Amino acid sequence: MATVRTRYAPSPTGYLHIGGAWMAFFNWLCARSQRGAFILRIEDTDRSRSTEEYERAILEDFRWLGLDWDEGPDVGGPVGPYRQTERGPLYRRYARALVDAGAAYPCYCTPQELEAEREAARRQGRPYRYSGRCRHLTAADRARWEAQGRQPTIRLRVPDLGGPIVVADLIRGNVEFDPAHLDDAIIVRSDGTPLYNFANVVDDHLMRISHVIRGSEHLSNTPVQWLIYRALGWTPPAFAHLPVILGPDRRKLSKRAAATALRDYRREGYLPEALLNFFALMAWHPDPEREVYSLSELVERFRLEDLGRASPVFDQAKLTWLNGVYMRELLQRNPQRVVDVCLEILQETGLVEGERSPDVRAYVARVVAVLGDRLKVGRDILVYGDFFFTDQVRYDPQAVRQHLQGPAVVRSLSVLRDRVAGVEALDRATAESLVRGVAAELGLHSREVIHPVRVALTGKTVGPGLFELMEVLGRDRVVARLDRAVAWLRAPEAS
RNA sequence: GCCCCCAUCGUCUAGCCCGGCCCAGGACACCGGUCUUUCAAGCCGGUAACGCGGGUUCGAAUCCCGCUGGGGGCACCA
Repeated sequence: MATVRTRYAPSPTGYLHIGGAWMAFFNWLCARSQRGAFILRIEDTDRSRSTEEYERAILEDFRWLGLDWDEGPDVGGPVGPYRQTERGPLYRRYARALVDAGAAYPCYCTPQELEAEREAARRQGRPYRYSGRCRHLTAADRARWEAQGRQPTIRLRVPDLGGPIVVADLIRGNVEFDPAHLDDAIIVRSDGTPLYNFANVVDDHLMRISHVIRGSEHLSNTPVQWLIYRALGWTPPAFAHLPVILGPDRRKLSKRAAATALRDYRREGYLPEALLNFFALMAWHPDPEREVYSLSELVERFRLEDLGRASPVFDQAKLTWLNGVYMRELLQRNPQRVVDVCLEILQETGLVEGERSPDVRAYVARVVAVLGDRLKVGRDILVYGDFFFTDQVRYDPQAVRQHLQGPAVVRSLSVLRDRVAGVEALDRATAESLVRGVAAELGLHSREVIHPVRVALTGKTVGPGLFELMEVLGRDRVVARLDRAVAWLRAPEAS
């Protein structure tokens, strides 16, 4: 049995896109489920947009996600190099073979001339097609152009096949294309660098890729590639064109409609394992009665044929829910991971500065423990617990209106302040008896004290249990914040 | 405009290939209830879909045709 080899071939023109990560994941799953190889190839032939920095970032994003590769630009491999800009000689060799065989030809039209043709077509409202001017140039014609100093591109000559091109797609079946609709595509730029359709075919073949799993936006490229395989006498790999992930606006996921870079999700405090699990729920669903799977289960259950054809809409609410499932489980099994995720966010927002000392970690761990199930994504530590990390508590106006109104409030806060100041240490049991004691004393229902105190201490109406939160804050900070709240209530403008 | 793809609850999907077990199952979201000092989580319950029109058939979400709708592609980008 031939070895399964899949690849993901990002072009380093930006950070790893969420859709790209999803696509790469299915390639990875396909390889891992068949004990095959997963290859990373950098498609950087567009020199004007590619950067080394993005290449590094993409590799880093993959590492964070937890997808490993067997061959790639950093680790090398038997069929390298794995960066297209380093494969120039290979492309030149096969381009020449194509030209020699008459399957391709040099084209001397300039970008400006082609653009003018396109523009003319647009004006006349007819579809643009290459004029074919250079299709039948004689040696003399060529010499004349060359003498003028024109550097030719190389175009694929679409042959007369006398029938449709049939692309056998593993998830879409046979898709037919009429070659009459195909243009002689440029496969090599005038500067000698290859274009996507060509480099892709050469690389996939030379790298012995068995399954090309990619987005359906490439489906219409496939007949051109198919012609190149044919002209070179190569057997095309198996194709599987997955649907494209749509944004909430039902268009191809774009920056405008949602966060698109994988690292945006990392920055929000999503977990890689939750993301991968979520990926498996788009255009797939191993078991419709279940949502949560371990990675190894996904590898075990993966079957290319089970993938769907319809474009899924990226549902961030469901991702967040799933992340919450993982966070809760992690809280039990490995709370330090949750601490790490939260620390990353706290440091980025400047609420925690400097080294991640054991003390800092211990403190964050206490906060995390107290926040518990409220942490669905790392960023929730800010939503529910920013006050643990700053004394600059901002009172939510809504909360003030609801709970800091009326004369009883100042009184209960003041009384509580003195009681708290009087204790040795403020553990949660002490906090509770103090708060309830004050309520009873003043003839108030306990919630009539609890709510104002919460707002005074945290600025919010939402968050962890009051007594636990007081314990973490500690006596001195509680006293200081009660003081500040009382002062502010007496003269709101001053503060 | 041309080419190609797709079509089940608001969203992700199961069922479709091999018609009856489906007056369509699960999950997220939403709504209600419960627990409770708030929120979150949990638990219980609810609303909600086979795009439309023709066939075929005793019977169609499932097969066929048309329509409509949505998406992708039409670069010296990938």
